Parts: sequence; structure tokens; C-alpha cells
Amino acid sequence: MDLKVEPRTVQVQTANKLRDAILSGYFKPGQRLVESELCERMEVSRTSMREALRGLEAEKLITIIPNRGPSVAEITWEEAKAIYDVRAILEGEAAALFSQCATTEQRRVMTQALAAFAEAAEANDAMGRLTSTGRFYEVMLQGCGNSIISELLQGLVARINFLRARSMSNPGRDKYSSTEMRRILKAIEKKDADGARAAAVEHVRAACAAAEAVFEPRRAA
Amino acid sequence: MDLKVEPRTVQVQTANKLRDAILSGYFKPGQRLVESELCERMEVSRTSMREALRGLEAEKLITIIPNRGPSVAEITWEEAKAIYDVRAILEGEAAALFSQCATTEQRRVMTQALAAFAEAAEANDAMGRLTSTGRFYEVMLQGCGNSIISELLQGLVARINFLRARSMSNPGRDKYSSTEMRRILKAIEKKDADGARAAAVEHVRAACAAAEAVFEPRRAA
DNA sequence: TTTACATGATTGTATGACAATCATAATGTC
DNA sequence: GACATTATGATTGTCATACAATCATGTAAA
Repeated sequence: MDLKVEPRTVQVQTANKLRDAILSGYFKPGQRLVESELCERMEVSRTSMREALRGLEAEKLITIIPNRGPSVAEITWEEAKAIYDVRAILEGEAAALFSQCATTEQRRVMTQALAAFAEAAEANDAMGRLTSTGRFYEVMLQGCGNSIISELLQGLVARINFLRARSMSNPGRDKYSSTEMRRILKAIEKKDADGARAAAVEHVRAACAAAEAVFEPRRAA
Repeated sequence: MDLKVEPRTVQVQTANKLRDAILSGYFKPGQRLVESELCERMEVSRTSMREALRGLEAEKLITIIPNRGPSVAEITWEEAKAIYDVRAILEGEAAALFSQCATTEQRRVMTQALAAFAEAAEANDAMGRLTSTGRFYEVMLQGCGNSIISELLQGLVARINFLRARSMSNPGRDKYSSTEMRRILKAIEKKDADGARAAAVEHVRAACAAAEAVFEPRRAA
């Protein structure tokens, strides 16, 4: 059990809340983030706010142009595509690694998460889908034995999160997702590294295709 | 030609200089970085310094513990190994991609960089080795068509840079490096994607082995 | 030796200030 | 009226200062 209790500084909390706001789509890509407004609404000083913003900038979630200030990072489809490609490689590797060292307990949790996902999909419960897929991948990434893969993927997924939110609304995608994840798990249970990798790659490819369908670049004026 | 001229804010310059100082090994892993001292030596305000530090923290080059302040990030061998593994995967992919789309001009530059490396190795010119290998990889990564790969690799390499500095001093490693890079280039010239990937992976594996040899974890007290 | 307390150093946060820069409205000129 | 120029205001970048909270360390007491 993890009993660590770490101080939650204002700056960290600010960064977390801003991150959530961006990932949830509350702040949209391209939107300017005015310091004074943010400070007022979140009731923190400019000092803390600016430190938090620097952190998010390094995470590539926002872009800070000197003398113009921060705005939510925009992304071209080319970049998004590149992210999906790398994601496929890394998630595939994670699945392959995990298939060789998964414990029965871990497989049990994934099975359970998968069931929860199916249930949430049935009930059209967006929140439930997110938490269940989150658990599914968390087990796999934490368990794959390479902490860097999970770290990088977390960063990459964050940067295309807004696309996921849009493509998730695509009706019917749930069914496919469910099938794709089941295939991953099946391969893991058979300790089939290549199969697990292929299934994970396929899953990302499908997500990429779904994202491309809903991607809208800057509209021509 | 790139004529862009962007404002160089104090904060950015501070972050850059600190980054260089860490990568060059001037600040060593584990070393505490006291704000007031840094501010005094670099002649910037705490405001700018702290913003710069937040950026470096997000890059994982330093660790900031609340109420204790920043220190140069330490790394376990487990993490370093994980980084090398991911690096092998990503550099392999980059080499494979690049082999399919390299222009003759790009290959020419790489050939030239390789020659410069051999020359620098001969002359025992540490600086020359760094710049020539840098050019070699820059062409490949910029040219591979996936900007995310190059972005991630840059971050990963930075985190194990201090290991590279140590293992480079390993006599004889140069010769191997040279051979390994030549193999990569050969495969690229033959447009052999699998060969290029294999050669790149092999190169990273060798670097990893060299790093392991010089890795010293925290000495038992 | 261990515990408790006191002391100083360092960090986290807030505030106020001001110059530099940007965005835009107002002005003048052709 | 269209365009160039000039004010105007808003926003950012940077600094100095202040102070409470926390940490690190030494000293005194049990």
C-alpha cells in the first residue's frame, strides 16, 4: 500500500487543474489563456500561475509566445498522425513485454476492466468508458516493466486527448474498441508476444482512423 | 534559409544555460541547486529562475521536492536501461523510415559527418566527435518524416547524456561506434529498411552495454 | 543515547511596480 | 475612401520585497 503523503503546493494544484481543463476540452486548442483572468478565477498569484504555465508548456500542452502569452497548443493532422504512429509502436511494445510477465492477478483486473467497459458502452456511460479503459491500460503499462514507455505514452495521449473525446462520440466505435481490447487480452493470456503487439498496434491504428475522420483543421477563411 | 528572429527572454536563456550546464556534467546528478546561489551567479531574479526551473523539471532533467528545492535528477540503472530500450526502438524506427525516403543530398551529408567522426576519433577530439555524431543523427531524425520520434529521442538522450560522456571516454569505443554508424548508413543507401533498423538497434545496444560498464549507482555507505 | 527544543537557512507564495511589447482605435494624408 | 501614422490601452516579462511554512542542524535536557 502507498502511504506517501506529499505536499500539494499551490503551483502543482494549479498546473493539475489547468491540465484537466485542457484535457477535458474546457479550454480549446488555439484559445488564448490570459494570465490575469486565470489568476482571478483560480485565485492564485501570478507567480504561481506562471510557474504552472511553464510546466505545461514543457509538456507541450500549451504554447507560450513571448510577449503574447500562453494559448492551448494546436496540432496539425501531420503531428497527430505522427503521435498515433509512435503510440502504436510503444503500445505494441508494451503489450508484447507485458504478455511475457503478466501475473494472474493483473490479467484478472484487465478482464474486469474490459467487462466494465462493455457495460459502460452498453449504458452509453462516457465517464465509465474512460475510467475502465484507463484501468485496462494502466495495468498493462505499469506491468510491462519499462517505466519510460508508460511515461512517454502518457504525454503523447494527453496531446491528442481532445481528438479522442471527439472520436469517442462516433457511434459504433465502442463495439470495435471492445473487440480490439479483447484481442489484446486474449493474446496476453496466451503469452503470445507477437499477437499482443499486433493487436495493440491494430487498436491504435483504428483509433487513428477514427480520429482522422473527425479531425478538422483550421477552416479556410 | 531561416531568418526567424525570436525574442530571447531571460527565462528562456536561463533555462538553456542551466540545461547546458547539466548536460555538460557541470552540475552532477543528485547535486542540490539552491535558488539564491543560481540567481546570484546568473544574475537573474528568482521569478525568472523559478520559471526556468519548472521547465527543466517537466523535462525531467531536475527534480523539485516541495520545501526542499531542486536538484539534478538522479537515475537508477533500471531507468537508464529502460531509456536505452526505448531509444533502440525509436531510433530503429527512424532509421527504417529514413531509409525509404532519404535524398541523395541527405545521404551525402551523413557520409560527410561519418568521415568527420572518424577524423575526430583519430585525433582524439571529443568536441569533434560530438558535433559529427550530432549532425549524423540530426539528418536522420529530421528526415525520417516523424517529428515526434525526434522530439522524444531528444528528451531521452538528454536524460542519459552524462552516461554518454563517461562511456565515450572508454577507449576503443570510438572504433566500434564508427563501424556501427557505417552499417546504418550502408543499409540506408541500399534502401534496406529492416537492415537499417537492425543496425540502429545494434548501435544503441552497444552504447547501452558501454554505459552499463561505467554506471555507478549510489555507493554503499 | 535519545528526545525536545531553538535557530537559521531555504523555499513557497503573494504583492506591487515598471518597462517592453502587442493589439487596436484614432488620426491624418493622399 | 484607402492607406500610413500615431496614440492608447491591455498584456506580458522582469524585478524587488516581504513573510509564513518548512526543512536542516545544532544545543540543551532527560
